Amino acid sequence: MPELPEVETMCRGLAPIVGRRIAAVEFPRSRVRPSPVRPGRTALARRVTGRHVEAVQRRGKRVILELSGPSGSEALWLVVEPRMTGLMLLVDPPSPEHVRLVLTLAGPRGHSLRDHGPRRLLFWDRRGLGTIRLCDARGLEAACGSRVLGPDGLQVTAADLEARLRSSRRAIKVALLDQRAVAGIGNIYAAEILFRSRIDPRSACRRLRREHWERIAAETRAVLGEAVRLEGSSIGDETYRTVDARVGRFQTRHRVYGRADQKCGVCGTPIVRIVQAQRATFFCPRCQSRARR
DNA sequence: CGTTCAACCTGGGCGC
DNA sequence: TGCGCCCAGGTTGAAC
Repeated sequence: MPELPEVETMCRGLAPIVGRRIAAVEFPRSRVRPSPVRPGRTALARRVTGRHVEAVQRRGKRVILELSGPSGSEALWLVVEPRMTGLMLLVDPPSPEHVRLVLTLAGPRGHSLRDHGPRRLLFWDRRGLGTIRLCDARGLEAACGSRVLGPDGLQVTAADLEARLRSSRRAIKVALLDQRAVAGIGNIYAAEILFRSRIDPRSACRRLRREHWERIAAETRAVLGEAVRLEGSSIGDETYRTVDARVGRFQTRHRVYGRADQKCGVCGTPIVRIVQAQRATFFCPRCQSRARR
């Protein structure tokens, strides 16, 4: 579920945990993935317990907690990939049985009196496809480095896209989901970006011209930026929420995603749903034209 | 290089 | 009611 805007909203919401100490770690029914730091859950909990949250960052669709070590030891990073249904929560979860990670938080260094910060951080994931990795500096590079993730969607340029996709035979919609090409776009935003760019999602990348790449890059930044300002897209119950369990508001701005058979807001033609690379694609067959170069 | 498929999981919705 | 099927915001690896 969460794409860049949702993950960015999570990260911003986690600002209050920066500086806090991790007093306890539990991994009920979670998937801990192999990484250069490869402890089991027990050892992982032991390595994380007692560290302080130094920073919260986002790379693509990943949440990264930077954990400072005891003096003299190196930093570690907890990398969380929410995948389809994962949520970071500072409040009670929708259901207790789907909580995958519990970080019990204590006050900032040296302060325990009058502690009003968040008492715990939860990773809740109904489907359980999300992943948690503990990484050292090398592992962080392997998990989130430039070999894995392309330029961030909020800053991507036409030159970035053109350099990576110009000669690709893939359909542009499929290519926009490739995190090595551009990091952070998922199924909702790919559809919305291409609608606003007026480009048919089936267009082969190699058929696109400079003007197309300019439009796609500009709309990528605009759509993702607007979605961040509206705190992401919440569709349905027990779906994406902010860390306080509030709903996002960008779903009201969706022009094509999830709107099969409804009239296009621009031309009135029914929105079409097709399948590309095993994923639904929504577009307006009239407003979005096929690039043929 | 690219596409397709299965797999990883849970749960809501729909037709019968 | 119940069953089977399809669907879902993501990613990976194998097969072709």
